[in-house]
Amino acid sequence: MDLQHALECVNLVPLFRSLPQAQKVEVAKLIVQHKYAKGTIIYMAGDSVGHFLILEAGQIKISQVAANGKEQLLKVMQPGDFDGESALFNGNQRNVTATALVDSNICQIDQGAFQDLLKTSSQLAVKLLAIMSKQISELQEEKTLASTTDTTGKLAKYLLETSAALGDKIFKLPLKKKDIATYLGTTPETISRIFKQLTTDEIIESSGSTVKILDEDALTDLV
Amino acid sequence: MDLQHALECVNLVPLFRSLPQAQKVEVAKLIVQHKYAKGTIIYMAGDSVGHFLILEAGQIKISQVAANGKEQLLKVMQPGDFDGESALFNGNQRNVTATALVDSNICQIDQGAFQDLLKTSSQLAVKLLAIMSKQISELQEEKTLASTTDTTGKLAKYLLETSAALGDKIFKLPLKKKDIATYLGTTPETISRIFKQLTTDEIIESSGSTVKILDEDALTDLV
DNA sequence: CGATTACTTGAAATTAATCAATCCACGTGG
DNA sequence: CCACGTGGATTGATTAATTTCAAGTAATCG
Repeated sequence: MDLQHALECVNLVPLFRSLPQAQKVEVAKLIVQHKYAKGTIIYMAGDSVGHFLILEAGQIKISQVAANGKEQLLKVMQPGDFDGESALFNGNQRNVTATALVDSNICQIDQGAFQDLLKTSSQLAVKLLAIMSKQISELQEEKTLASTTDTTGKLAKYLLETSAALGDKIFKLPLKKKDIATYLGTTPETISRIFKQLTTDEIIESSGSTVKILDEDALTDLV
Repeated sequence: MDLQHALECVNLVPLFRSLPQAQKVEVAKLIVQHKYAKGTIIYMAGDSVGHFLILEAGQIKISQVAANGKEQLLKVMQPGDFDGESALFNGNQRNVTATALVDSNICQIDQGAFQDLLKTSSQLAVKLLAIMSKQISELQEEKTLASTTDTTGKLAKYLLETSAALGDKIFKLPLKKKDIATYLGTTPETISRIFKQLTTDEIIESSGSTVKILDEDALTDLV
């Protein structure tokens, strides 16, 4: 394993970034890297994942099959995101499925090794707690938003977030519109109509999967 | 402070329950107890809370004022629940408000002391991480549900959860129906109509704030 | 190039919010 | 002890938003 490359992965993750250099190297030594081609299933519901997973490059779709048999998209991991649950629940089976949306690189750390690391470094543990705590309040907020705002607001928020995550006002949608629809709990038809409306309102421009945000403030007001 | 009483609080919280006795005593020594009368505001949005808060007895309403000026109920803390965020975000202002719904007892631990505790006890930190990780997946699921299912499904889930939390198929609603409405992101009128429908369908019986679940399976099917 | 899948558009049907009027329960003060 | 007032709950009628159904068009992949 290429230690230099592993260190890049360590530096990518906010969780590890504030660690002293020596400790980063310790972490890097534990990392095993994997590449997954577009479309590959990384783990499935029912698997017990024994690794702490960090997405180095690419995009990973986390989804679940709902009671009605439809696929429910839960989230899309971006580079730097990690899957903490897989590292913290010993032996428990996952109830979600992870699929590589595009060619992706993953850094993984063995569960036991990661837990040992946490025991050694209280700084790391506290940092991880802070990140997870933040995730909790974000999810809390998103949950509220999901039941409060209308579909236009949800799509507006999605576009703003995606733009922010990709760091550009012009971007390609990482998901097919029908997937955005299930992600936002609506239908492709509604998404299509809202895109049309936002375009005629000159808030966005869009052709195919390319979107350009023209009026960020207007979009923010819709949330 | 009554150490014995503090120990009861420690034993109440799943987070601390698996600690060795000696360490429980250490935790108990850090606890300061407070009583809040029904209706008291424990902290408000804008406050910076410097304590790790554990609800020993009573119920605490966590709410937020939405952009439209309406109060949005985020959750109701039950005995044994804790507010981790208040302990992990140094100095940051809270954006939610906590109100005692009924007379409540709270055990609090100073933020610094709690963080020191985490640094000392990796066991505690890992345990806390596991709990928060579980909360994250639950919230993830709730968020999905919020945008997927119809209002009947949301109320069905709420009733099932409340019944489970209170450990009885016959129970008194801990919230006013109008609060249940904002919690579920709907209106009192809709809640009223669904209660009526569930009653005529003989899935529940209800009078005033008392609810009896007659057909749990039917209720589950609605989710 | 053909077939499958995604996207768009329109019309009808459904769900829930809003508006408006009572009804009911409870606590207060007379 | 009772009348009154207030806030909560219910009910009906109306309106708005979104889903569903149906059809057709565009894009993609082998």
